[in-house]
Amino acid sequence: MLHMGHALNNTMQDIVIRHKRMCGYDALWVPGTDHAGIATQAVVEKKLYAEEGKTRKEMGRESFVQEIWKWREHHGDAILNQLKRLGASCDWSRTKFTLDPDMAHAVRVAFVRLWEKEKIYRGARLVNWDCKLQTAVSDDEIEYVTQKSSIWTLRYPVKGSEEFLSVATTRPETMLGDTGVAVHPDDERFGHLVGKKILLPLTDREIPIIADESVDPQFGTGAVKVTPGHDPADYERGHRHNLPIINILNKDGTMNAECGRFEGLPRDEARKQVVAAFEELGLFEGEESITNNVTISDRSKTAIEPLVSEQWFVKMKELAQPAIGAVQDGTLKFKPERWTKVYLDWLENVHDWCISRQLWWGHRIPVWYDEDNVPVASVEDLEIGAPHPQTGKPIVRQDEDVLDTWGSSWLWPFATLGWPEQSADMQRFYPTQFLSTARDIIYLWVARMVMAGYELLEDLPESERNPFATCYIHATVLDGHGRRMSKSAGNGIDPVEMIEKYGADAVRYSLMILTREGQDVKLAENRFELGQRFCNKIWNVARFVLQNLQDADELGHPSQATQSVALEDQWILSRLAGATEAVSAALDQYDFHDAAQALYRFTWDDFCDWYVEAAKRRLWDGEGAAEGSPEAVSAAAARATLGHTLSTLLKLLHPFTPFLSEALWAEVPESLRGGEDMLMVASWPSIDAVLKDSSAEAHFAQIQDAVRAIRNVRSLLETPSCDKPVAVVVCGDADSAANFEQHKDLVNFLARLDGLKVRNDGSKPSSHGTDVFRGGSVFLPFTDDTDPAKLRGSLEKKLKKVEGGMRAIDGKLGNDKFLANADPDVVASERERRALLEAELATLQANLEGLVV
RNA sequence: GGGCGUUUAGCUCAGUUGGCUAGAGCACCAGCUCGACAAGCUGGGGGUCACAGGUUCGAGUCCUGUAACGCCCA
Repeated sequence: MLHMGHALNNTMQDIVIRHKRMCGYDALWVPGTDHAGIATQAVVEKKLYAEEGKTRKEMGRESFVQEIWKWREHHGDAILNQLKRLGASCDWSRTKFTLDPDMAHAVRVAFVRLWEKEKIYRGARLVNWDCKLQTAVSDDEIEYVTQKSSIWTLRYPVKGSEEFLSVATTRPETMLGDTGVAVHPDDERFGHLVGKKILLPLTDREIPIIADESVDPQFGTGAVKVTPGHDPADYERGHRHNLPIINILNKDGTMNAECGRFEGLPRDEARKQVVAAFEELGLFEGEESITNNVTISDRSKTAIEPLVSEQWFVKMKELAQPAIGAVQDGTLKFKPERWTKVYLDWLENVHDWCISRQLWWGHRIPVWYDEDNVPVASVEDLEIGAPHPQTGKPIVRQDEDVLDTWGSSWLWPFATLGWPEQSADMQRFYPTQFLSTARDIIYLWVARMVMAGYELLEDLPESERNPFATCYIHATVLDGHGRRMSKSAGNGIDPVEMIEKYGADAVRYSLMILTREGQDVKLAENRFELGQRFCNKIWNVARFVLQNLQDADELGHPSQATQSVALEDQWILSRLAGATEAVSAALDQYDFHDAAQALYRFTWDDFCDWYVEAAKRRLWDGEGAAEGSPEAVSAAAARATLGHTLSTLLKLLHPFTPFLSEALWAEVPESLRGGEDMLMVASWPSIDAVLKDSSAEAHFAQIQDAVRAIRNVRSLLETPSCDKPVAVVVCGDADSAANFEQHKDLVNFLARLDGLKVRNDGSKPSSHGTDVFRGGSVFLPFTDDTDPAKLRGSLEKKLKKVEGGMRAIDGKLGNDKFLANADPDVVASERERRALLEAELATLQANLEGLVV
């Protein structure tokens, strides 16, 4: 089932794919699922037992596997359907499953090649045993949990003396498998005992006392029992000292026949009884509470027992080398970069990979044995009775185990493209550009895919074997309180439910703007309102624009819009060019949050709040105007600009909000779409530097400033919204005065004025409310409701702020060291700022004085 | 034990190489049935940037240390 992490991950991938597709790239996204061996088998096994009371052993391998296939037919594609609802634009015709026949072929070829290069071996090693699922699992499928536990101290009698050697252990029952006791070679307390023997209680064994550097003399009693069959550190110690290995556990975790009277007991019970037996013998020294880490299985969440068993392993050290090289030479980049270290640390300390699982659901290991147990790996099935290719003796059986699921997923980047054949798809699409995934899969999947690429694609030059150029490690989605979302805690948010409630685009957009480059995100359900509001805003503004574009023939080509003389047109086109640039740059660098942010600001602030509002004036004025009249021409320019801006905006939005933008695109007049009927495959907007106009931006910004100031004064004066007063704008310089003189109508419209008087001579009207902006101040007449005290308060507050700013700047400019050391540009800009603030300050003071009516 | 991340407004978060009076959304206060949108519009209040040192003319930003929370590895 899809969870929020998937929704986040797949939204990013889809944004990349949609963006690149629009940019004209051959964008391929292969969807698919893996067979999740352990999890799936466990689910079906449980279900069959619950519903029909059948165990898999009763059913037999073949019919049990058939049952899993049946289950998969019902559930297997659920996640893909959910991805479709999210809007994922995969190539669905290529959907792959890791057990598909072509994948199975690739898995066998890979296995046989590794076998032939002797990079796969079989042997009895200490592995992590999941007693519940009764299979080995790899080192990467276990986790540690801290828990309260005890440490028991047991006394072992030394043979041929009255002495005892005390050992401390957290797992007393494992003493039944002890084959030695170790002390540190420099530990004077025990030096005389090294070489002697222990009479191991509860058994009839004599075990040696050995000296080993790995023992920590500070820990416990300074002497440790050595159980090579059930502890990784002891396994190493046993190996160094040639101690025998005794396995004391059955596959289900109960004690086996080696344990004498404890045989058949579960581990917990055996623990209690062993301790009790020591007490009876007077060999029990004490129990102490401690907290320690226990190893549990990722899958079953039950305690892992290390035990020795025959398994298949991949030699990892050599495979790791090129994967390390890939990040060192920059062929592979992580984003955020810090994950590089995590990846490298794992590869540099990698252990051999246990790839066999004692399951039935998965790729059965392609190894057959003859009657002497001589194995052979083969891509094609070997028939029972057929001669062994090497020995010539009859084949008697195939290996019973299946491969770790990652043993097929690690081939994903090329097996899905037809490998091992030299396919056209391999030529066309490999190596790929982008992989996005969760951080906990860096070892399990990412590193292994890289290793597989380098190891198996020998027909490619080395520089083309790395499977993806960028590995994006996405954020972890937490709940509103910062806890991990999990099924067991019941705090997860179902993406499909959110899609139904808020819409897929809103979910996508919210996730993108809330998540900044892999930074964990706290996600309460109502956070999706952000995206919902944004989508709603887009819908509404598009409706407004499209209504005004009814007469499509009349629309000028976008290029004509650039000829417009209206300031607001020049301004919005310049802003649009800036937004296009920002969004394109952000997407090229996979900075999804930045792109989403730029879109939000442009759409809402620039386009909706200012441009559309400003354009209304000319649209209304143009209504019913004679053809060719200045009003009609101006209205046409406004329409052309609205149309061009909207259509470009829809393109920019498309990767984020594909459903909404596509639906609106269908309503855009033909002349604007330029023959591009589907937005999904339309061209990405080019960055039009010609449209950038810093002068228009500066002039419009000043008008925005003044309009805001007027609105503020209106509010302070409590001017009713239906009133249209005449305002006075007093400018500090000629350029500003010219700006307002030229765009009076615009200011009047935006600020709801009946007229604007522009003054440039410093004179100020009395009985007026006032506010300053960059370059001057605005004045509005008092109303009946005006409270001069409120006005004064507002001005004083602003004055304080400006004074504070002045002080800060004067501090800098009065400091010789600042003048000497700071960048000259910085000094210059500080001087400039000071001049502005000074003017503002003077204006404020004068206005305050003038307030005394 | 080692590594990494986070700590900025009541909440959730932005804040490029140190340099405009530290920003946004939500929430809050006041006003608005103004011909796209009340899921809206307009205006406003609100922050000793976790803490302590240091470097610097200048630190939210760099360095050292501390604390809290979280993740990963052993």
